[in-house]
Amino acid sequence: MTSSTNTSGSAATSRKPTRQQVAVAELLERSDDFTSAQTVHARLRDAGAGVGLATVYRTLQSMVEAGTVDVLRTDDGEAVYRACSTHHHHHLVCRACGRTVEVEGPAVEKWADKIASDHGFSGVTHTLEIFGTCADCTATAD
Amino acid sequence: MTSSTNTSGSAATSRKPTRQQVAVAELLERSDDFTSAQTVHARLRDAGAGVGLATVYRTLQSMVEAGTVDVLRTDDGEAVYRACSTHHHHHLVCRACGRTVEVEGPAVEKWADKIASDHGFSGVTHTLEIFGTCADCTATAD
DNA sequence: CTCAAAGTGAGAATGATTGTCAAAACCGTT
DNA sequence: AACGGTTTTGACAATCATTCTCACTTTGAG
Repeated sequence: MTSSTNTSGSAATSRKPTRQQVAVAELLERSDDFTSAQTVHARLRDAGAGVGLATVYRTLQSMVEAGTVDVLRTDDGEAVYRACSTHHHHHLVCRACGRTVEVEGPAVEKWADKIASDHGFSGVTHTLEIFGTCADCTATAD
Repeated sequence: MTSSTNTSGSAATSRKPTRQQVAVAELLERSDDFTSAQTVHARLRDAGAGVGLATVYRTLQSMVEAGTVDVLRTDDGEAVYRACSTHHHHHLVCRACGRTVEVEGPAVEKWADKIASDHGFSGVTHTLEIFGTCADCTATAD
């Protein structure tokens, strides 16, 4: 079951892509929407690949630090994760079904940086999420 | 100390401004920066006005719903609150000292709304916070 | 004054996240 | 292949913000 099938050891940039790390990463790749650590853990368990909860958290954290995954907080404070393209962008999230669209806005980035530097701030970062109800859900809700 | 709107019972829109609700509200008014519920509770206790933790949470929640207070989440998921002007705006927060500056960006609002409607989303809202290190802290950090 | 609804508060309960630490997987060496 | 040393894992305990519970107090109307 734990067959590694690592035929050709592709270009290993990092030290060691662990089996469970791969499991978490792949599950996120497959998910279209933001997923909580708890959910990732549960789904992995269901799928047969038993990955410890602590490991899921650790893996998710390092992925966030590595920039391969985006994280944001739901209204009730739960952290949710999503595999994302590496370039900077923001999210448009459907309040009802959770559907997510990646959006970009160079103008916003510049605006934020300018505002910050105007006030003497350095090392500027920002968070921006847009919430709404998507067309499908608006129709269904009727 | 809690004297304020006790002039004449005229047009009382809300039901009853309770003593502890006033305490929480005034403490927030006095605070320049975002404050956690736990901190509000502790400060209130220190100040002699014993207000139950549960009540602090309840009060804070209703203030958020009423729109008289803004809430955002710190990186570790703690909710922090701040009394704010009622019109829509965003925050520039110093990562080191917590100093907060309210900023506006009509362009950003429009951009967010447009992006959302372009994708068929309705009932659009957004969250935007800018983080950085303020000039004072940059100097001190040396 | 009397009743009932609303608000309060102390502590229990919840639930996500983090810490702990022994066992397991991994790696380069011998 | 076996050997040390290091890293990762995982079951479980610990933490901590937030919510729930429920008896008690306050408030307002009649």
